[in-house]
Amino acid sequence: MAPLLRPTYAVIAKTAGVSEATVSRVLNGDESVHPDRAQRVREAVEELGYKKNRVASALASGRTGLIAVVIDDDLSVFSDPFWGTVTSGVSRVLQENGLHTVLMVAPVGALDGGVAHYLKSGEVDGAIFFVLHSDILVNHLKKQGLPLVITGTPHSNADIPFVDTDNFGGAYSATKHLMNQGCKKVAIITGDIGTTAAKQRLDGYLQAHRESGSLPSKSLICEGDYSFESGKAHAQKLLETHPDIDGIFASNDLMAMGAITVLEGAGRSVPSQVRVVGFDDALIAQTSRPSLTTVRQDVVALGEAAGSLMIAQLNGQDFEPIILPTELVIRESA
Amino acid sequence: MAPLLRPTYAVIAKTAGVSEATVSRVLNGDESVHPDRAQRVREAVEELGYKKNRVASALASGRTGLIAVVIDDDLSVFSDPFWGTVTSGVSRVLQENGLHTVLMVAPVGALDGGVAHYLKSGEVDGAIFFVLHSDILVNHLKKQGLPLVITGTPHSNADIPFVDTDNFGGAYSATKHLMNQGCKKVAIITGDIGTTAAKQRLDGYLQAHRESGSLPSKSLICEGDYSFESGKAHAQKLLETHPDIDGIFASNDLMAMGAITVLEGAGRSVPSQVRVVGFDDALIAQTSRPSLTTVRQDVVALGEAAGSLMIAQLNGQDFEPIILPTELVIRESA
DNA sequence: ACTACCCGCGAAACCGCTTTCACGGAATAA
DNA sequence: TTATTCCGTGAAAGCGGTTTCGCGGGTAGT
Repeated sequence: MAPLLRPTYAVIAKTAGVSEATVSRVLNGDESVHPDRAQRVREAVEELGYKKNRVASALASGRTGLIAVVIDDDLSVFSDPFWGTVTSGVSRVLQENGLHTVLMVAPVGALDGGVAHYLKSGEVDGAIFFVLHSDILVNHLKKQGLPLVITGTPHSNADIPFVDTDNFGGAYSATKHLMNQGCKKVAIITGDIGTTAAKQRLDGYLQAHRESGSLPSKSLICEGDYSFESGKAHAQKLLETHPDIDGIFASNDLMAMGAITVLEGAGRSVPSQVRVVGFDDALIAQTSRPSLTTVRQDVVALGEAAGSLMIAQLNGQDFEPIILPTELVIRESA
Repeated sequence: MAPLLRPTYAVIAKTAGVSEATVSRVLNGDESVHPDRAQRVREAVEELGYKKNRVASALASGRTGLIAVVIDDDLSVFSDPFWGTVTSGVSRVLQENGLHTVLMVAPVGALDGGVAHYLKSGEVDGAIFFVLHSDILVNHLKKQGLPLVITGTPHSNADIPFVDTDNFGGAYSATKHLMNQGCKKVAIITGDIGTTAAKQRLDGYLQAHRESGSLPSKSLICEGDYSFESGKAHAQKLLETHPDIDGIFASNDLMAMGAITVLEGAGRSVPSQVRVVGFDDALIAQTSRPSLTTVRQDVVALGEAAGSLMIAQLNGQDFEPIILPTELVIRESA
């Protein structure tokens, strides 16, 4: 589409009385242009209301100004407000740096899927991944030199820049809090154990036990999948296997809510008989009754960190993984 | 970045023994190429693992293959799972049609903001708007011939293609349901009245009253803003001004939850003393206790509809506004 | 004063694909 | 058979920037 005729370098060059090369230099911050001529160019740009054509620029320079945000999953993940929030954080930081966010919600399959092709085809200057189930594609892209950032911790230890919440620390303090409140038998409902976050939270839970000298029995460790339903199912099971349970740490708020629903349905009061802690500090943690004690992670900051890490890479700056701190928010449930 | 040398038309043309023009024709579905040569080209493409450079293609053709999704607001809106879900629906449809989604989360100010510039600069083939507070920019862009779709109903009646949920109908049936359950005094807590959706839901509420021959008093109409807090605040106020209130229709689930929290805090049981209906059928509607009777809207479908409408426009097909039906989901709260 | 550099700047090639234009030959019309 | 149209096709001109290359003049070195 060619809505309105926009001026090109040719016009700018003519009205400023310089060559197109000089226009390009000025517009790209090349210092070597004489201030006077640079000024003339700027005035021409201003006067003509010139805006650079990013597509032409991209073709010539090889830089598209586009960063892909890849969500490795189907629709269900994105309906989780969590990712929407992260994305908006990313988007804002990129926008401030003159870059744009291309959103790709799709199962990131093998190396030959559509997403893979798109990323490999040089149409984006970098890619930020969410929710990785596997590192193959990422490692492959890294070899090709595409700047990458992973939100969450990668599975392999290939040194790919990533940002993450301190899952371990958050889970540790949540579990510790339950113990400090007097809980003797604290169970965990993990998230999808295929994700590193779920594993780290489990590790935090285990570490807290280790320190207290009492390792939890296997049956207190329930493998959930972050869904409300799995929270319910595992709480149900726990009530049967461990009638004397008095603490549950759920790897996210939704499962915590599910657990509470079941507990109260079974006549156990929360928190007086069973204490429950969640993770995320999602909206529901505040609005539910009893309101949920949970581990807060700063989701917007996570997105912003991912964006910043990408910018740093593109600028060739130094960078290293960013781990964001968590905060235990104590409410009614524990 | 130039990760790996990718073949160009020049290479394809040579190995297939045809001209670049022919390669282009084949790759763009021009029927006028002789089947044999077309076949040769396809084989060469296959053999060389060729992928078209979209940037070069965009420059030459003027079509970028990018559709902007503009969320007219700051971060807070996107943290609402609603928009994340809509976006993923859009994204999927576009992707199926070889287009990509460029996400822009920013206050869409005047005609000269960053977003405005980007959209006007021809770097996207179309734009889909969410949450419009004003139609000025949209009308401006429309004049420039940029294909647009609005998610939600536009304020002005300029014939811009839009998709929306049947807010009126949904609110009407929610209110009617409350009346049918025996409620004599039904209040409404509206959403941000600056949005058309909030207005339409109010209209549905009013229409239900009109039909029953009993117009609600002004003080039963509370102007909220879709937040949990505003739900609480208005419920509080209603309890004071109308102690005998027995029904509340909230314009979204979050406010409904807020209202229920206050009602129960004040010793009114839901639904036996006060019935409450929400709107959206968000996750919390299912997980809360009492679970929420609400008006379900199909959010993913909304996004998909917006995407489809955009595709239709780009293809020059006929299209008209799409209004998606709602469904009253009866749970415990009413 | 003469050669050696350096610097600012314009000419022109180039990025990879699209599209117009015109040509040669086959098909159709006269 | 000759004139006319149609068709498939390639050459080449863009699309609008970026970047290399080299020139001319000024500065510095000896």
